[in-house]
Amino acid sequence: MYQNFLDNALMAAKSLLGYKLLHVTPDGTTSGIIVETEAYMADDPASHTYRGQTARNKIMFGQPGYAYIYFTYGMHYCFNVVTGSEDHGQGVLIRALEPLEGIDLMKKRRGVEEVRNLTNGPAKLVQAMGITKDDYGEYLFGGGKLRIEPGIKPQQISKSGRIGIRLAVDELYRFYITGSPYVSRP
DNA sequence: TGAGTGATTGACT
DNA sequence: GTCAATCACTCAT
Repeated sequence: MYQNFLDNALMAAKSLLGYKLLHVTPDGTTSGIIVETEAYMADDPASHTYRGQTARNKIMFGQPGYAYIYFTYGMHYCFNVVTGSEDHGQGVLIRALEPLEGIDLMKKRRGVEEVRNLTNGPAKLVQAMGITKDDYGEYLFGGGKLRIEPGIKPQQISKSGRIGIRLAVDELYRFYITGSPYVSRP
């Protein structure tokens, strides 16, 4: 039922804004509204899939709607939603959330008190939600422990160049909810 | 602004 | 098989 906008990473990046990301763990349940995303296309020099399929990114070449989680900079995980039909290698990076449920648990996991600093960055939200590489390949639109559900309807969406990468930063592949205090950068 | 950190990758024996 | 460059980040200066 969500497959329509998962056909294309750009559409998915835009459409996922306002959706709720929910993670059920033994410690408790955390959830948040997606307020910032980035699209990664198959022919994108900045994408992990640009140089073709590897052991790490093979989930990106599979069915859309699955979780692609990767480890980088020696200490950070990031969370992506796979999009595009099979063999396309597209995905959407979730860059920021607005915390909803389990805020105390997020504070405990992150070790900070300010709610605004819990999830305003791709690696931060992964830590706050308790997402690990064990969640790699989870289907997000079923009833799994890690899932995406309909949330709010964004008032206004902005787009901009991407952040934190070296290549193709001029492409307007970053989307965020205008005015949200929880985006990683205004 | 820059150091820290380790998995991943591609170029080499 | 080994080795070094790279990396879609964060936090403390």
